[in-house]
Amino acid sequence: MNARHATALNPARERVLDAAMRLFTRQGYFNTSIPDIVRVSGVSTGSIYHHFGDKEGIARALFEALVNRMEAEFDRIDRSHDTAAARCRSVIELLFRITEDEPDVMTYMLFVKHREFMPEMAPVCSSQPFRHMRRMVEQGMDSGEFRRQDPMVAAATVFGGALRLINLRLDGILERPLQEYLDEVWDCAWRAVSGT
Amino acid sequence: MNARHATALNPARERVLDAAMRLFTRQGYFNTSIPDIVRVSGVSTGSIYHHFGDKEGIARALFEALVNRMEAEFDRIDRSHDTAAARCRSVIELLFRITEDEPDVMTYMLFVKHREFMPEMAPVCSSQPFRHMRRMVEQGMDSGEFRRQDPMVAAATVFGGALRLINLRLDGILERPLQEYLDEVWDCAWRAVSGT
DNA sequence: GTCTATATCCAGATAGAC
DNA sequence: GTCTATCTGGATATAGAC
Repeated sequence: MNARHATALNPARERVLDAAMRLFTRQGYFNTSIPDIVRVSGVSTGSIYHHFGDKEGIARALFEALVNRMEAEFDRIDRSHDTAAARCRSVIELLFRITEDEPDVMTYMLFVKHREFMPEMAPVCSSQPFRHMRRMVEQGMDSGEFRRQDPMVAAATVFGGALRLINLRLDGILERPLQEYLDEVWDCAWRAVSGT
Repeated sequence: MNARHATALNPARERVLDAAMRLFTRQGYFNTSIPDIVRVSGVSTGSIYHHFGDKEGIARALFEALVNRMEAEFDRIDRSHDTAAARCRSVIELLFRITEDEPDVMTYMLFVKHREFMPEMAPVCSSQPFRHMRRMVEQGMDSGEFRRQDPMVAAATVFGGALRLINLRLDGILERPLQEYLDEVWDCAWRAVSGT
């Protein structure tokens, strides 16, 4: 986790977000009470409400922070590769690495049902990072690297296998680190969508 | 939904399970109160507790019923096809059909975070139907229909794309019914794993 | 087996001193 | 900005008549 990170710059806000991520992903949002967050973060009820307004505000701030971080990393990937295939593969590599190093981050991004406690929020699948991934695949079809087909099917195919593996890993079904599966899963994706 | 089904045989148990599935999948388990279930099912608090013991008992009974149903359908698929490829494709077709006809069923099976409210439960990915799907893929490798590779990667590849599409459809991102994507998504899966 | 009425608890949120 | 003390509502669950 980024515990060191949060301890370094001590401010209450960061400590609350750090505690909340841990608790929300491990016990679930609704099983986590404000008193829980007070205990784990060491920040008082009053301060928490001062910073975030209400419990949902914590969840929102956390989500926003993680989406921004993801988006920044995807932009870097865009800039450091010049084929769609290399970008897509690099995204999978990134997701695998985050899953291994910061499982809570990946859990909160992918597998928490945000809309249950943030009703106004759009589904995760339509968040910026996910749209970005779909755009990468479309560019691959435009450039001829990937064969033409329905864009949604193409994106689901390119990333679907990797996302399943992440799911399995976070659920404790896969014992070995995801990186060991990278070549194989990318090979499958490539066979499925590469230009004829 | 199987509203007709539940209305036909009226007993309280069925009406509660039906209401609970609707409410749990649409608002989430924790946003659903017993009074909510009383209102929607028309069954009283006392009866509900008599039948299910506690709120979690409703969720458990529901999950068990759906897993059993799934498993029965998978068995039928096993019996009515003689190649692994045909079975896997048929599973995807089934999942697509259920998603379209009874979205709550699919949501409750795949995307509800059961462990948040049923702590002792194993992850869904290790439930009978999921294991069954993985076994189908392994048999395909044994028979030579699918090329040999890591079984988990193979299973994630065969079903990952379809499961992504189901996710997108349930989130309202895909406008067209899943059946229209069946041929295309299966083509992708087949290219990815078919024997060299 | 089904119902109504009710007990108990603890969550989210606020007040107001420092 | 941070804290402690406190309010209030509504949730789960029970009691006990029918």
